[in-house]
Amino acid sequence: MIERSTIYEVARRSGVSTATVSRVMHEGSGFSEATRDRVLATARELGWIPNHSASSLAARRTGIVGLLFPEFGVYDDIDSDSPLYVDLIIRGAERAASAAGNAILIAATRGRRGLELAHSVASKVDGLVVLAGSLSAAELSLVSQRVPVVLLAGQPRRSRLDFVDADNRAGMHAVTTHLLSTHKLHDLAFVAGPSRSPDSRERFAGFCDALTAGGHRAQERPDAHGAFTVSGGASATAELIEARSALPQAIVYGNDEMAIGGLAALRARGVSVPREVAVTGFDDIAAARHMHPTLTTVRQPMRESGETAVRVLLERIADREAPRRGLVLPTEMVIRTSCGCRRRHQLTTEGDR
Amino acid sequence: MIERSTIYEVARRSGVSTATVSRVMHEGSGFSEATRDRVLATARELGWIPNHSASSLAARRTGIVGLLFPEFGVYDDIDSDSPLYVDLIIRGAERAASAAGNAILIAATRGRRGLELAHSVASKVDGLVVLAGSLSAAELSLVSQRVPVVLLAGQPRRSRLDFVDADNRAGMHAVTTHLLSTHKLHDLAFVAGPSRSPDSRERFAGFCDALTAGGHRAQERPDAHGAFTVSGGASATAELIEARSALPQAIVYGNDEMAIGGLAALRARGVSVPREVAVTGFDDIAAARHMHPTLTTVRQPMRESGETAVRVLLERIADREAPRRGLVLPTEMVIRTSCGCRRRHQLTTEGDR
DNA sequence: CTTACTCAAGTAAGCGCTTACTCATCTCGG
DNA sequence: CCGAGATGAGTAAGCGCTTACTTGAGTAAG
Repeated sequence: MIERSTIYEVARRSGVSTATVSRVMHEGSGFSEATRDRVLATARELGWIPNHSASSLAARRTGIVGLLFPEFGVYDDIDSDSPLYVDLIIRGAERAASAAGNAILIAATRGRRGLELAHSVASKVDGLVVLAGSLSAAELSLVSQRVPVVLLAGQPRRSRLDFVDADNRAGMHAVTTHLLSTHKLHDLAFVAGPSRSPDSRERFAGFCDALTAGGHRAQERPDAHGAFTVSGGASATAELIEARSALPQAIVYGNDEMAIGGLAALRARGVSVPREVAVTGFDDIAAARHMHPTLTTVRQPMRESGETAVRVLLERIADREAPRRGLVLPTEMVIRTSCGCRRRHQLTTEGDR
Repeated sequence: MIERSTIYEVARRSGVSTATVSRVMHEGSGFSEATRDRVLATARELGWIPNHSASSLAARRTGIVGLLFPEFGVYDDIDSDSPLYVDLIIRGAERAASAAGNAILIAATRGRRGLELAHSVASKVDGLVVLAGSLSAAELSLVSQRVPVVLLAGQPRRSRLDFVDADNRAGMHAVTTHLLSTHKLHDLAFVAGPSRSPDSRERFAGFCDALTAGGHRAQERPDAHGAFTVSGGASATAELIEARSALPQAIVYGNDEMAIGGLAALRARGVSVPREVAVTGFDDIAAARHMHPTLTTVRQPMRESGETAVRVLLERIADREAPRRGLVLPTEMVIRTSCGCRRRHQLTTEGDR
């Protein structure tokens, strides 16, 4: 639009070289106060703002970090009312980036163009936070050769990438122990998400840990599997019930959506929750507190994950030789009524809304 | 990380000039198929990906669009469970940008650094979508001299900016007419948001339109004002009730949060909704359908706004001389039970969840 | 056999910064 | 008074692309 001025013009008008202007703009040293003031004044006067492409070309850094996540649409049909996982992560990431003076570029990997997109984004940023599920392991490794990458919400299987994850295992351990100890239940069934999902596996592992720790024998494998969705939960529950002669005392679901589907399936069969069967979920989506009964579940620190991932990434960018970091963020059990508790209270640091 | 190859190396290895490589990469013309294949092959072989800073410096375009919005935190205390307005807009914007092969940079204007941030983002992108409320009119005009800007969810008062807005007025008109015609109510009170808010004003105007069209006299000004929050709605309602000898037949709120606060205030006074007073909101936040009674309200096409704004912006970038565009997207009334309707149904194109 | 195009491709001048070097002064201890 | 540092500032070579302009060969028309 407007005729933009360049560093040359600023330099000329303030009677210094471009090097000095550049130094002043970067708050470096090697100039007097008088010079600084003069340069700043003419810059302001001209309305000059350094061209970002030029400076990032010369300095080899862009001051932008990228965030890659799976297509939004994947979640759309699940619960478009809850702030999606990615929404919260984006908010956290934006906050952390902004606090460090960086900008954030976001991109959803949709369909097959994952790697292409990743490269395209990678060429625009200093580093990438990749939400697990956006890229295959092979793609991840390719991209990470090009630019620093932090994996979010998953743990890299073989690569040496930095990662930030939530403590799925401990969260499920806590909720299982609650059923075992507080409610004195012992016949617990586990309805898992997709068997390839690392989250699902970790959660099942936490469930088993708790059983073992409580002196019970843990099952070899989950009692049923399904997609991490409402309908996945409903059909897995139907399957579970048919496969057993009697109802379990509790059904522990791999996530909230499945638990919601399970609740519907149980209701359809005239089973009362929590009187006949206790139910728990995982994630603490918005709907969890609007259900009847309200859902006992585990909350993940989603926004915090986003912030942390960006911080880890920025540290990695600053020092590529630093030791690798893998952070596991704590989760919090949220006790409501589906587990059999009467009062709504929770073991968290925040109030229940 | 890895030693990156440059266009020079690709050119040398495939025995052509850099100009040809560049042409091939941009799918231009002026080269034979054989040459194209050769170039593409060596590029792949070398794992070469054009440096984005260099190409945007040379071509004067970045292929990135920016999205500026007010600080997330502003909304945090309102209803962190509903997907925030900005979340949906971000999703829409990302989708539209990605569909056009552009990337999207997001930034929240927090505190006083609005203009500074805007300039910083502006220097990294080809154009900016600015969510109303992120920048003052003066800042907006400054930034728009530098880079194309589309205002989202608001209409520029004096500038000639392109904008995309939702039809607040028609939405409120519809819901008011519903109270007037379907429910045969005539004594309606209006509880508005902040008086400087353009949205609030438009909504009040729609309310007045409907009254007038229905043969009633519209009030000069809203019956009460408050912040667009739950507590704002509660106190405005208290105020309203105290100022009147009798309850109105209906209270039309400027948005859902206020209506929720109003519902609580009415309940606290033992007023039954909708039996004694009908209530309506605006926005259709997630909580609206979980309330008792469920809230009759108006839905805004938030995601679509984000998409449209980016599309308008891209068109503006492509043709700076094109006539100015101002789009007003339709809103949809969502009838639930707080207005007095028994059945939950709605006048929308989507199903009610 | 010219003339006039068309087509494939090359030349090289930027784009607007950053920064390694270099240089001229100035300061100050010995 | 001299030499060693410090300090303030300039020189100029990139950074890795894009693109206006040019070139030369092939080709159709006259």
